[in-house]
Order: sequence, then structure tokens, then C-alpha cells
Amino acid sequence: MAETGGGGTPRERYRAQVRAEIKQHAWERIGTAGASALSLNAIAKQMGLSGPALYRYFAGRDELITELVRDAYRSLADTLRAVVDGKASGKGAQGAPLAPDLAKLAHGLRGWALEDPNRYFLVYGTPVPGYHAPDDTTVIADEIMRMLLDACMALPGDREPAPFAAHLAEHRQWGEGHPAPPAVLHKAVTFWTRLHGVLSLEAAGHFNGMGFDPARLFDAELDDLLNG
Amino acid sequence: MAETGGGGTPRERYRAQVRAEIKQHAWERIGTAGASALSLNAIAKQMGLSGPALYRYFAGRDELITELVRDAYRSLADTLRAVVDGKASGKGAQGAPLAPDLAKLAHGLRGWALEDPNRYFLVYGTPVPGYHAPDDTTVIADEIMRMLLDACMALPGDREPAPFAAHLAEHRQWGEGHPAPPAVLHKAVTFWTRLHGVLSLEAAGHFNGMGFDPARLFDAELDDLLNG
DNA sequence: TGTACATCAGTGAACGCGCGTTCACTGATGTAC
DNA sequence: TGTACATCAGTGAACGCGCGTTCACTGATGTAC
Repeated sequence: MAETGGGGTPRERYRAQVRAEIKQHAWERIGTAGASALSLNAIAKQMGLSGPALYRYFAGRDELITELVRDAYRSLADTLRAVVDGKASGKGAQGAPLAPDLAKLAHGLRGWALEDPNRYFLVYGTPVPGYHAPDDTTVIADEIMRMLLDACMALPGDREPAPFAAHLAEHRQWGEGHPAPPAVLHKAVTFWTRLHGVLSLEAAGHFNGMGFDPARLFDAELDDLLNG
Repeated sequence: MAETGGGGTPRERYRAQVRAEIKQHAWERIGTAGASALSLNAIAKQMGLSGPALYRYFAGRDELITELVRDAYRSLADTLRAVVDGKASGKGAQGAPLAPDLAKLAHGLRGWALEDPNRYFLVYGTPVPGYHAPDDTTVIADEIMRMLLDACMALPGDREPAPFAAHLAEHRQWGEGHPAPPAVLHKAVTFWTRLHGVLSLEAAGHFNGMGFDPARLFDAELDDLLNG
């Protein structure tokens, strides 16, 4: 991606560009039918290429999916990073400029998730059947949790910590080295699971016939996390 | 299912039995590879039958999946019903015998979800790509929400209701006719999304390398719902 | 009780399809002198 | 600047596979008299 317009020989630039183009078409197809329906031949046809042509750019279907999963994680992490750094806003700049980082993260997450639900599910949904995620993703997942911990640290008023917070602090193999106290660890995990609960049901369409506005439910959960 | 051992001609009983057997093998395959990998031919082979034989029992692949989805919803509703009625326990009878219905429901839901994660995802997960759920499911989904509302009614202490509760009461196309006040509606929806947040991430294996015990996280969320 | 007939479960062959992937090839693009 | 060669993108044919589904059939099971 970063190589597309940059250095390298013309052939290298062309290669990178076609690779990106293949991925883009892959995302379009994933957006339509989900990740398990990804087909190299179908992508090739859509690009006006012959099936085997794609093997110049990817070793096979698995490598393509691996790359897409990695990109999805990276994209989420970058989006959240940008939101925290104030370079972008999850909801629009007219809102509260003093919004805590946790609110920015939440709205950034929501925007990213709904922008392409299938991409969201590729990261946080049902694992793709015969496929195992690459190791890099756990690194990026950890990076995301660290951002979350940072944002939770800045939050005021932690009442008495729940018993689970202690368990969490004693059994922690994520965000290692981060100085967050037990209550903050708990807050971060809760932030993750609660917002995922709303987002995944919304993105899958499970609120569809119910009548209420999912955005308000999301904001209500966020409020509870900020002030609870 | 209910017909298997019951009345009808011998041929009808045989038919029902083979249908059930097909479904059972289908569940096994779904448990292994997910619903999108369901294949009639593969099921037939596993049963020692020829491929086309299954067309005596199901009009095609879609009808099979439809039936499985319906059964999954039904199974969840029945499980929750039984738990609330005290005919079964979600966690073991030695626990608090005075546990509120909401806690019973929660543990019933968790037990059901982890018993077969792919069945859970068939109900509350990413929709199967080219497939649309049958209408009956919304009826069962509503039945489940009503049980939830009943359980939430029995809960003590509702402080001042959140603004979202009012919105929810004014835009409600589910559990219609149920006398739950706004705060209870809010509680029920929150119960659903929060527990789903934990369960779906746990069932998909997203807590795997993190070290903590998902069961404790689940209970912590439940406690918060009961006492928050 | 026995015979004649209807019902229906299951088979095997076949259809067309799309899949991932390999291989030997053509033709264009870039490099070296 | 022009020529000779190497690199490499893309093609078309082919392989084997499994899929959903149809069709005409065989043979067993049940029913009617």
C-alpha cells in the first residue's frame, strides 16, 4: 500500500499496484458474499484477467486471505490511532472537542465496523472455516488493546474494583508491561466486549425488525462505560 | 423431532427418523467447518447413502439449512424456557437456589452457546452468505425476548432510567403488548448485547491467548446487570 | 392366508458448474552492451 | 542510439475435484381384496 506510489523499479511499482487492485476487488466480493465465498477465479474474471494470472501476485487463495486479514487488523489499528491522535474524528468535529479518548475510540470503532461489516467480522467474527489467522494479527490486536488501556487510564473515578479485576490482573498475557491498574484492565476488556456486542448484532442485522436506533444503543453503552 | 417415536404409519415414522438423522449429521459437519461448508453430498456419504437419496427428505440444500436454523432457534428458546421453569439448571443445582431468573437465563444461554458454538453463530452470528432466515425465527426470537423481559421485571431497584430507555419505549416493534416499563426494556436489550459480546468473542476464540477465564468475565458482566 | 398392485426409499449415471492449481507458451517490457 | 538478451506478466488448455440437482430405474415395503 505505502509502496504503491513510492520507490522501486517500475516493475516493482506495477506489481504493488496490481496486488493492491486484486485486494480491492477481493474486498468488494467479501463485502457482497462474505469471506468464505472468496474465489480467485471470480476476482480474476472481474478484473478482466485469466484465472492463473493471479498466481503471479499471490501464492494461492490462503495467502490472499491472510493478507486481507492482516490488512483489516492494520486498518483498524491505524484508524483508532488516527482518531486518538485527533487527526480524524469518528463522528464529526462539531461534537464535544473535549471528548475523552475512550469516546473517540468508540466512535472510531463503530465507524470502521459499519463502513464494511464483513471486514469487521473478518477481525472479530466467526473464524473463517478452514483458515488460521497469521501470527502478526495478535501483535496488532495487542497494539489495539494498548490504545484502549491508555484511553481508560485517562478516565476519572474508579470506584471499588470488581473481583474480576483482580483475576484479570493476575492472569494477563496481553498488554504486558502496561502500567494499568486492575480496574483499568477490567474497564478496557468491558469496553471491548460491550461495544462488540452491540456492533456485531447491528452489523449482522439482528436489530433489524426491532424498531429502535442502534446508534443510540451504542451511545448508551458508551455513556455507561464513561460514567459507570 | 416430537414425531420420531410417536404416531403415524411405520413409513412416516421411518421418514421422520431419517430426517432427524440427516439433521444430526448436518450438525456434526457444521460443528466442524461452519454452516457455509454444509454439503448434501458430504452428509449422504457420511451416512453411507447416495447423494440424491437425501432429496427424498429435503427439497434441497436451502431447505435443510432453513430447518437447521429453525431448530437452533427453537432449541435455544426451549432451553431458556426449561431453565426459567426450573426443570434444568444452567450451572449446577448446588449454587444459589434463590438465583433470580435473569441469572438462570444467562447461564442457560452460556451453556447452550458453548455446547455448540457454530449453532450459536447460526442464530446470532454473521448471516450465512446467500441465505435468508425463515420468518418463523423472528417469532421465536420475540419469544426469547419476552422471557428476558419477564426475568428483568422481577429485578429490584431501577434507578433513574437512561435517556435511551425512553427512545426504546417509543420505538418498539418487539415484545409488543408486554407491560415492561422503559427501564426494563433497556435492561433486557443490554442483557442481550452484553452477554452476546462476551459469548461471541469467547466462542470465536478471541480471548484465547489472553490468559483470563472467560467464565469469570461473563459472571462479572452478569453481576453488573443484576446489581447495576 | 395368499396374491396383485401401489407406494416409495434408494441407486447409478449424467448434466453443468466453478473451484484451486499446474504447465508450457507468447509477447511485451526492461537491461546490458 | 541501436541491437541482443533476459525477465516476467498474462494466456489457454488441462487436471481432478466436489458441488447441487435431474432422471429413469430397481427393489423392498405396505395395502387391498
